[in-house]
Amino acid sequence: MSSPDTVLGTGEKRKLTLLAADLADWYRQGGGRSFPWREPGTPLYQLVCVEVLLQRTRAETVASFYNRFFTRFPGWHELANAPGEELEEFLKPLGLWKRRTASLRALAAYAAEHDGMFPNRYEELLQVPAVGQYVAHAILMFQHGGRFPLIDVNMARVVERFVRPRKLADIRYDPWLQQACRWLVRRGDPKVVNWSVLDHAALTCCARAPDCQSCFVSRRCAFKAA
DNA sequence: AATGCGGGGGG
DNA sequence: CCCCCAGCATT
Repeated sequence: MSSPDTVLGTGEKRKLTLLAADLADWYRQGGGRSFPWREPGTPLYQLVCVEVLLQRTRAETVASFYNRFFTRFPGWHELANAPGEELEEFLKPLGLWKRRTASLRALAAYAAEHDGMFPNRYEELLQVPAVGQYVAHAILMFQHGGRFPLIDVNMARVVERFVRPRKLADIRYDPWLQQACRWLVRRGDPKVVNWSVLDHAALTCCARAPDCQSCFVSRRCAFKAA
């Protein structure tokens, strides 16, 4: 007998299915944001690096940094062979530069050993340095075309406001939130659904001052701003 | 479950 | 000023 707090209910599934469909439509009609790494044909190398650059960092900031970074470090090989000090200097304007330097160097070392490929099993991916749940899901989606949710603070906020808040402090360990996010990407193009949720979170369902007045799904949303 | 990492944007 | 940002490793 499972607690209702930890199990995704039928009504909740219906809400999420409709939300995902609406957000994906909105995105396909051009409602979302545009970033260089979303262009078709972006190499996995760039996609993985960008996920590290995006951690706790605004996507617009990373976008303005994108060309400079990949001009200097065009591939895993250049990144792996770059002097650590130069990489640190490069990353300083982004913040978290010490940590990011270690993460990128570890990833580059791994990629060099594995011909630029990453495991296609979640448990195996978690053993790769600098890869947590979020990056593992990103790799499963981008490299292996898997149907996985990019569960970050944005997706968590959208889902929690739209349906209900999670119980546990850590996003990664709340069973209900995990189920809800997986359900969200159950249908449709995983990339489109994920990006649409992230963009909705950034443009309308903001952390500080959500713009519920102009939100086109606010009618079905459980969250009501003051 | 709580902290450290970190510079920059925005209310 | 303080809050927040496509997290992860460590404790």
